[in-house]
Amino acid sequence: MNRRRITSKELAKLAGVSSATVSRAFSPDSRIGNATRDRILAVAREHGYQPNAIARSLNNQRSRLVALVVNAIGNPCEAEEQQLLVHRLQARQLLPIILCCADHADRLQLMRLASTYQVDHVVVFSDMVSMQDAVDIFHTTKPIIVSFEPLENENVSSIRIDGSEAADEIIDKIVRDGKKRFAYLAGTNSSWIDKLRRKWFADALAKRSLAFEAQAFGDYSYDSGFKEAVMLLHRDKVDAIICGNDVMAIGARDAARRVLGRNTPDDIAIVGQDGIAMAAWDCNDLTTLCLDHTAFIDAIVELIERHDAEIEGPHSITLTCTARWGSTA
Amino acid sequence: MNRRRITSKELAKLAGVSSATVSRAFSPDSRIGNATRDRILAVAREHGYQPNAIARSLNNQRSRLVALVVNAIGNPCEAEEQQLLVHRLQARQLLPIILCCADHADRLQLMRLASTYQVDHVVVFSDMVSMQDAVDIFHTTKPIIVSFEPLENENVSSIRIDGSEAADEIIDKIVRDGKKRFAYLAGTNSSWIDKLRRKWFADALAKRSLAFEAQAFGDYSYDSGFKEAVMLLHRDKVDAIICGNDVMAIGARDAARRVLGRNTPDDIAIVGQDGIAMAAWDCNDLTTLCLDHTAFIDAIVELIERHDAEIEGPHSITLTCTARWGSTA
DNA sequence: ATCGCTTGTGTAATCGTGTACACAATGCAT
DNA sequence: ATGCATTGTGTACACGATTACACAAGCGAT
Repeated sequence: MNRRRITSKELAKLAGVSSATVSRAFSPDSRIGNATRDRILAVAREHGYQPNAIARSLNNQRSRLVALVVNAIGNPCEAEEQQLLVHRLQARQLLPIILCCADHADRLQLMRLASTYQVDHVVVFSDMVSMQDAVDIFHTTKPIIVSFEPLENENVSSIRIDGSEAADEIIDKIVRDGKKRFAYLAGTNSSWIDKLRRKWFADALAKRSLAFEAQAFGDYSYDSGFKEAVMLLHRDKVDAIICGNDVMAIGARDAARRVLGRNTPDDIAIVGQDGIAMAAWDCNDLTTLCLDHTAFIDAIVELIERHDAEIEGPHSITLTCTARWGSTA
Repeated sequence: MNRRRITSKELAKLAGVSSATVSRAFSPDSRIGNATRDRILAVAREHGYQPNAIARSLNNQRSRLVALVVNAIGNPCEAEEQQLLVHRLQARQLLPIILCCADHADRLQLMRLASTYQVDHVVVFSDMVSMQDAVDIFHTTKPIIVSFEPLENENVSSIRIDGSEAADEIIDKIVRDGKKRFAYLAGTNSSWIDKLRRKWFADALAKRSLAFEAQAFGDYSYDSGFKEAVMLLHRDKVDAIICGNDVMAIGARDAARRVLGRNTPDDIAIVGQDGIAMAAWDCNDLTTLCLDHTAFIDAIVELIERHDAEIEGPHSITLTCTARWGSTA
């Protein structure tokens, strides 16, 4: 195994040209004779030469690296979007670096590490990172932040997500079905995204002179949804549970059915949020507040393009959620 | 927003030293006076200076980047492991670059792109990439390949996974339960991993003078599991389906119950593979062939360490699967 | 006082590209 | 034949760090 790669200077010697000409052979729009280019590319192929992207980045001041700050990779509520985004980035020859960390101090440290790699773009999916931290750490790269309220900061672009209308539709149906006692099963209580999602539903209830009778905190996992739902149903006697994401909703549905023998939608209404693929599976068939993943990623890619084009000013794109009707509410 | 970062030379001027001394202030084991170091670090913090990792990589010949070649991000059968690995890498200050591509030609192109970034390590999770392609493209970096058979190549390290014993246990139980007609529901038919997994079960059947009566090909998705299972049950009248992964098994279970009104484990046995968290949820409770994710990732990290320590020679680590018993078989 | 060792710092080369600039060769219009 | 624009190539420097080497200062032992 060759431990060392061949360099442009070495290749130049082999092809009988200067290293500058080798570089030109690999730049599409540069003044170079066709014969020379072909010869260089042939020799390059023969010796397995590829320009060193690290050296190029240093020279260019463009790394073509993109930092993606996410809460988790495994969690399906983000995974589908991550997958889409990664594909779109790669189609643009951008390489994604995943930053994903359980502990908050570690997360900031990790972001600092990534920032030393001169990433061209930063996309913050994680609601555990404050806008100010993102701006401070990546102070030369305007971060793109996924948020649920408009961000008032020149140095940030944002995707704002609004689900208030869809939440209203869902509450409307559940109330018409005769449900009276609502509970909210939140994700981590440090998540401000969850607070806003809760607000959409709370506002819809208030319009009908209702309010959440109970509240519980899970951690976006199936197990926490299961466990907290048992409490809500048993102790608080609720008949409708709005969950912070789809996975907890599935856990809650299982708990209702298994532990208390209560079925959706007759005995109890259960609502998820995210609209992940699994929610539509026959065994789940969840009613859920969902976002169009494609539109979401399109918006992120558009902001990346604006940054590349160096269009100035703050940018914010708003997306609205829709209701997906299943048999759980 | 400051578009430009401060450089070590500029910081040197500010602190009244040379750029070499600035560099030393950031290298733990270098000869530098304590007072000088403290002063430099203070000035650095004040001006938000961090050494440029791209420049450092160029000099060091070490990028601290790791390429992860995966089939998909969203797919839970890989996601849990990816998550674990990303955490472990980041604890070592290594940054993961995710390479994930639907189309095969694109995938190879993407791997070539990543290789120009001088990645320190390559981990190939995807069974869509041949060993030879990985070796050719990353010819200066010995790839770590997750495989299901021993790889006979000096230039490759591998994790070999063996589930033959666990498959035998599972088949034993199903046969004792009186099931007679077995089908195998494979993932993509171009996947050689799937061929080996199938072989574990086929061998176990052969030991009992049985064989697969039918075979179908899905694509590892819920929908394909659902659709193919309908065919297998209806046309081929099988009473046991071994699936290529857990997600398809869930789809198959739903199909059996919903379309043909047949329940596990009495009417039909269904077995998954992977042992993802979701398989253990109450609504699924799958019998599945599973791998210890932690041991798996430990093995990968160990191979990375060996590469870093420049221990020569081919390395292969073998892991064995275990059966997880649920109510579907 | 001299030697030798240690410590701290600066100078300069290096890593592998990209590109501004210079210059020779060519073609074309005058 | 002269002038000018165009084309193709080489030279040299920049990108931002690390590090081998040199050297001065300090210190203890002889």
